[in-house]
Amino acid sequence: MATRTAAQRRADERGAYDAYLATCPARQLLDRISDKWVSLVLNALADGPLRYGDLNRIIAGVSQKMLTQTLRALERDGLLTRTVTPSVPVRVDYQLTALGLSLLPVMASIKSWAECHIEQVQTARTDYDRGTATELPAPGP
Amino acid sequence: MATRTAAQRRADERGAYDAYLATCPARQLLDRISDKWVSLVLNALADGPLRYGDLNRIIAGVSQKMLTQTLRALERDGLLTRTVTPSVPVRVDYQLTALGLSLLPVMASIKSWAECHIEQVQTARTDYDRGTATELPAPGP
DNA sequence: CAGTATCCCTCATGATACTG
DNA sequence: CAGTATCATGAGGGATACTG
Repeated sequence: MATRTAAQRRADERGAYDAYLATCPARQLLDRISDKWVSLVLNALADGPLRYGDLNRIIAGVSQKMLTQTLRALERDGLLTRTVTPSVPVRVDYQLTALGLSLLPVMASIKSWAECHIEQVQTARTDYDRGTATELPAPGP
Repeated sequence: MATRTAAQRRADERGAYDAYLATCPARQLLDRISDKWVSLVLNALADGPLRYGDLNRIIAGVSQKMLTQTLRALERDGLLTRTVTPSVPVRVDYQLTALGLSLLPVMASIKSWAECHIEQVQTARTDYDRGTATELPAPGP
């Protein structure tokens, strides 16, 4: 019998690919910014620092868990700073770093493409969903 | 009693936000391109059309299911075309449309930022993971 | 105020098997 | 060759309750 099934082969290929992707800079960035809450947080902080509660209100539907998790991830990546003021009650401010700010133009370019072309995409979707009927002669009953 | 609990309030806010996000062009685009296989497919097709089997080989770890699903989604969005040649055996070619091609520069800008700054991000991560020890005087035993 | 801890549940992904 | 169909799983995300 074969020492290696097709399934095993594929699994190996997947492993190698995953390893490659894990170290791919573009992949890492995409994984970060494509997170729903990340983009919203970056946007909210674009105009200046905000407190935890502010973010919680501005980003309407976010749960505490996801907000905290998102902020921690961004802090870890050096995209924002977390400043604790040990008053009573405690106050915590979040602010974009230079690195975080440098990301905003990238987000803007994404937004720009989207706003210019999303209509074409939506039209394409509608056409596609209407079925391939357009390229077929109407089938008779 | 309150006609609306805090939980209900939050749920409503979430609903409204979700609805907003669902129609936000930038969000839609991010959701598309951030998909692991989508970016790989777009990249693979950047240099010209390829057959299903080619894509399956080039994008090493992809399963048939995910490849087909990805290609269908991109076709639906008008980002690529699917051309069936009814020979025996059948032959199917995938090719980026003008719309799909116009997306490549956006991907490039993402890649560019990542390659320029990912090192800073990784340094930040290492520092963060080392603990906040750097900003605290070494705690004595 | 700004979190942490816990449970729960859905949905996306992948492996496998079958087909025109 | 180029898919479709079906099933299993596991990670992500939300609701809820508790705390310094």
